[in-house]
Amino acid sequence: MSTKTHYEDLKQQIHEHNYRYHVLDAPIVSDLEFDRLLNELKQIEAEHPDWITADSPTLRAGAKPADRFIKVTHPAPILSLGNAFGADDARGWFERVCRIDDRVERARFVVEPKIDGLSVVLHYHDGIFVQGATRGNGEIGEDITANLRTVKSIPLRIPVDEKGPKPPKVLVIRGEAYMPIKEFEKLNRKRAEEGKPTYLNPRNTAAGSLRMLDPAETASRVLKLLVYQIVHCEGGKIPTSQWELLEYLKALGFPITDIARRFDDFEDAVAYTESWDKNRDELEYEADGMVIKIDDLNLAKDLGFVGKDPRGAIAFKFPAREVTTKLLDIKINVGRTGMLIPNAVLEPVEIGGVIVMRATLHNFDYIVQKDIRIGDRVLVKRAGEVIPYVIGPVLGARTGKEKKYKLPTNCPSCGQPVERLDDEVAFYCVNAACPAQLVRNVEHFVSRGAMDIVGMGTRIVEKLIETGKVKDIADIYYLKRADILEAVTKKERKTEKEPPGKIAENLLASIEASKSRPLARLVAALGIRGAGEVSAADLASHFADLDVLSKASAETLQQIAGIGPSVAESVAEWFSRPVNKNVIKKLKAAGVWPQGGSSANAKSRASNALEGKTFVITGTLPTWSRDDAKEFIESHGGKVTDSVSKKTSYLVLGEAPGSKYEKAKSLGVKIIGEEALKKLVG
DNA sequence: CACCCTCGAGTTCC
DNA sequence: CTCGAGGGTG
Repeated sequence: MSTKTHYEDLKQQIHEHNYRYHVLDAPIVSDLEFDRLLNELKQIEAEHPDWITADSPTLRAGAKPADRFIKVTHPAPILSLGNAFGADDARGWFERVCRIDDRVERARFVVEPKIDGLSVVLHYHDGIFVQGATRGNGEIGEDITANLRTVKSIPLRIPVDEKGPKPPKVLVIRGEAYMPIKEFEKLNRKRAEEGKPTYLNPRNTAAGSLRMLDPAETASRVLKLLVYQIVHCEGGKIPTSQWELLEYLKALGFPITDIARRFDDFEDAVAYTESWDKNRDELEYEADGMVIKIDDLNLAKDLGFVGKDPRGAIAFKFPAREVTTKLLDIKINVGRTGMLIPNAVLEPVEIGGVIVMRATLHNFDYIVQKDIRIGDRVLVKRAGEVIPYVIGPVLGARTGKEKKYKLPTNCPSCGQPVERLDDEVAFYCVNAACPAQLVRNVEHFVSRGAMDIVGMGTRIVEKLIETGKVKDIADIYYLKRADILEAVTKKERKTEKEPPGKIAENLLASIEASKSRPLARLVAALGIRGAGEVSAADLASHFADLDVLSKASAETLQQIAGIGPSVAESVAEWFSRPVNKNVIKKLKAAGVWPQGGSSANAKSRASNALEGKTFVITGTLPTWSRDDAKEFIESHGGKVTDSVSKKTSYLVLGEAPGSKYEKAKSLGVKIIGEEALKKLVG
């Protein structure tokens, strides 16, 4: 075999392996073997540079950087689609097109995903990929051929399989380039680690990646592509139905979506579309909707246009999960530790079915890093579909009127100067008498994980503090019926169902009941910085009561496993303060005096079946609450933590899990349900 | 010292 | 759920 024939053969082999790997997702050779073939090809090309053609796989690595992108005119307009919001809107479209042409009533429909990516136009001459462009304004785009060559799922030569159909002389197709969500997250994690600014979303990142002047940079990003339309064709015949067109493109070796379906009935198409609204998380890309197309392309063409949108298809949009809105103001919340947290006040906007007006900004560095300014249009997302947060400003929407945010110098509640500890991100109000802190402190004290005093919500706490009946947490145990009645009648009540007297009685009863909480709970309830639920339990198991604990030095405390220098210092410092000493005295006098020590803390174990195993619970379990499951696991010697890691033994999976499920899958953590958990014990 | 894991703190809406 | 920091380990 001559070297030239061998070279061509090698090229074909690489194209096929590449196709199997990136398009079919079913490789037949190892990565190592593939690299060997590619290296051999490179060597031959080094000796015979004149043999290299536009379809050489070696060109995927990225060519020389360009100065700018050249404008190209598309052979036919690259159109956008009309939108439908919801099923009724889609039915409205169907009825309208039926009235224009009664053939639509008997038409078939193809449903495909609408990927939130970047539209690209690919040109093939005699089966060779010769040019790729952005959509641009629909008529003129930019030539990004070198960058698109680095996208592995774009075939450089068609048909990829020699047995495939012979393509027309000139074939121009349209597809959507995107960055898989996983890759986007990976990239952002890496950038965050390197201290670089993170990207807003996969769409922007994909667009940015394809418009980078250095193709080698683009090559380092994982981008994918799905094709769905033939824009232009010369010297050949192409299918006249969308369904067959997809099949045809697939046969040529192009990546096409695997969730497209054809329906005889429009209602079935709508139902299928709606099913993906619920399941969109299963897709590896962001989908902003589904496209419903009339299968018969000639019929679709005959229907013409409304404005610039062709009538033959409609984009069925999912409710947005990511939305832009105006940042009206930045307010500051004071936490119980005095920590100041910036909070975005937003122009009300709907995200995933709820109206969002507030969103956390995490910390002040976040505002500076992302250069978020008051008056900016900002991108807002509900994290894990629940908690809204500001991803960043939309820089293109700046008018110049936005105001830079000034870091706070004084506490918004008490006006005292704020402090920022060395190397710490957070700002603190260090005023021990700060009223906002007291409210938060009391709230924490009565919360479920702490003393668990039911019937003491924010409003009552605020009123009790306002009326001066509660000046510290110990005052709770000195409250009289009249004090509570006063607070209850002062606060605006939403429901008039329960008489104030009854509320007061219930509250007094739950205050009384809280006196029997174990020492660990009481220590956690005190709200010492660094001593949360877990550390408090560690401390409680080593000391008989608060008196003994309060006398322990930082050095002694550090001996306890899990307690380091910083927490030890913080605990010792808390107990040394006269105000706190007084609180302890008052608690003791009121009879809030649980006993600790190792024996008191060691709960009776049902078994040791789960000894040494770590569990993470996510989602809603069928019969147990999270606390039930936690108690069950702990009573059998197991440990429950909050975040999935390599050390996690089992993920206990419930209904509607969050990101933990994904993480557990990627780390290969065993996943079980409530039933399986019970069976583990036997 | 660099890494991984764990813990704490604060958070939105219904 | 998120981020930051503390604690422990190789």
